[in-house]
Amino acid sequence: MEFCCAPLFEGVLDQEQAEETAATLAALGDPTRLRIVSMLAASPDGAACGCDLEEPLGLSQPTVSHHLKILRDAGLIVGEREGRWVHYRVVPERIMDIQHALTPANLAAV
Amino acid sequence: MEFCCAPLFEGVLDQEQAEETAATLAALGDPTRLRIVSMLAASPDGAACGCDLEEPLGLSQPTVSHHLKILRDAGLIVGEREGRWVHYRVVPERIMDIQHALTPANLAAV
DNA sequence: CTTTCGCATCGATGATCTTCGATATATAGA
DNA sequence: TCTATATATCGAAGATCATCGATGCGAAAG
Repeated sequence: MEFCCAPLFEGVLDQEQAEETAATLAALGDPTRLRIVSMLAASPDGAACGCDLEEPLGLSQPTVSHHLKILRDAGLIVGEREGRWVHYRVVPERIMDIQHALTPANLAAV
Repeated sequence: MEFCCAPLFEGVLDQEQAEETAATLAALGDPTRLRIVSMLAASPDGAACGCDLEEPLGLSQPTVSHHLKILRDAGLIVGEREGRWVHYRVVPERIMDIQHALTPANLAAV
């Protein structure tokens, strides 16, 4: 995923732009993954390992790993291995990319 | 859907909050629906009827109607009947709700 | 009143997604 | 080396979703 989140309100999106932006939004469009993101952001130092998420989420380890991979593939989180653990943290730039894409440019146009 | 889009970065989302916000994001997390939103916003007067969307999208009328319903249920668009047509338009307040929910509050916290 | 046009709904189909148990990989410690 | 822990991957089951043809509904036009 090279670039992301073409602006929604500056002309009609073509298929490719729509697919890229939709992929990022779809990664966040799941309750479990939203909770994961909020848990990472609320963790000390803004990072947590997968093993800390299983119990509060009430999901199995493979399922948590699956969701972490989807968030990672979308560029919304990054994982850094430290010994046996992988510390995941949110990528705020990516979140802000979405924010910018959703800015209603019509505020100036109208 | 009474309220929407609890802030992602002001504490851990509970299940209900996560489901509400995820439902809104999932409604946008589809290429066809993103294109519909951008087409509505780019239309004259910011509105268009479903019949104007079928050809540029290359999808059948029931499929377009299906996506319009999902966007409508999420509160992201509204439809107003005028004669035989229903004019759909984007609800910018709803888009901004999402923007606010995605604001990284950590900018102040750290 | 009949026809036409735009839209919504129904039912079915194929694809995608979430979830989990089982298993593999990697690292740390004994 | 052997064991324990954290993570990733695989394969399968069940649920959800996107799509379409057929059909019903509402409103305008003839």
